[in-house]
Amino acid sequence: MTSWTISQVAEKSGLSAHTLRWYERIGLLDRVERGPDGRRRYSEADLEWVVLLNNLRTTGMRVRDMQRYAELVRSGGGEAERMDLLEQHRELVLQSLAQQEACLRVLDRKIKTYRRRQSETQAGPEPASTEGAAAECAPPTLVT
Amino acid sequence: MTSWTISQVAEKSGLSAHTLRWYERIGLLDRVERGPDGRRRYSEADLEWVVLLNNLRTTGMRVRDMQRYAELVRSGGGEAERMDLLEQHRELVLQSLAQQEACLRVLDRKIKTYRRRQSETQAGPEPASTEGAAAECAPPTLVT
DNA sequence: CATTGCGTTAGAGCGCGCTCTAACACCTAG
DNA sequence: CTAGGTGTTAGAGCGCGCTCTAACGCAATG
Repeated sequence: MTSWTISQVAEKSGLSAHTLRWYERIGLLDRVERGPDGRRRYSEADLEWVVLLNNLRTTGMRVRDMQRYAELVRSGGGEAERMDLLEQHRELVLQSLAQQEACLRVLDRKIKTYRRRQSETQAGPEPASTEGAAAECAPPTLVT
Repeated sequence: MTSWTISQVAEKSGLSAHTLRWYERIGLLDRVERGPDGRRRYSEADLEWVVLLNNLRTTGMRVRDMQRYAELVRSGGGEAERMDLLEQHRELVLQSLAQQEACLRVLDRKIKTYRRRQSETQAGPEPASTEGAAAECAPPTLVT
């Protein structure tokens, strides 16, 4: 088997068949080859490309930027430019990951604080419900 | 200064004034106190809550879920439930981070491969432009 | 033969999270 | 007294990324 149906590619890539067709329509994929019955037959290369697209999306690249990238690939040249695009994206992903990790740490602190208070409360009377005040935590964008 | 204007809170939290008003409208914040001129005066607690909201959003919590959380806080009780919600969210964030990191590693590999090929090309003739095939990389959802 | 299932197309629709607008109110500076 | 800046409200609008629909084709099955 050297080519795949759309539902096979959907399953393998995690994208829906709808999305695969849509990606093709908007130029993220070159026109995929059709069989004699008019149905798409994805090549191995198509599949790999789809998987790459999914990687880019999963890391938050915009569809518009994937289109630019696809356009560069399609036009054959501009390898350096393509790599710049990828590396630029890489930087953004790193930033975004760092940001999320920072926020996660803050949430962790909050959960811990809460759990601690909860066990104290278990041994004592009402915790005076000083809630609404809620978040004694470090900011993502820096507070005060 | 024990209270803040909307633009101050906007700057400190990273959310726009528009968004702050909208968050209040949809119940993510309790009604913020107004000064004699009808303008919002955010308390320290308000600010901290806004910052928490921003943390939750940054880590990808849906507005709908933040509303549920806010509702729990508003109703005073349900601390355990609240913590469950946070811990559940924590798990999702961890998953999402792992996924993104995996995709990032794949991109890194691709960039490296590309750069290697590029330097080879520099020393040799045309690289036979076997492109379009593009992505020889591991899948996010597992391939084949 | 009719049904079932999978595919095709172009285009409409949707959920999300803002973001902007219009019309108005107030305060301060020049 | 005007003009500018900052705020208020309710509601409309928007960009994104799908996701679904309608109408149809084709092949295999009972």
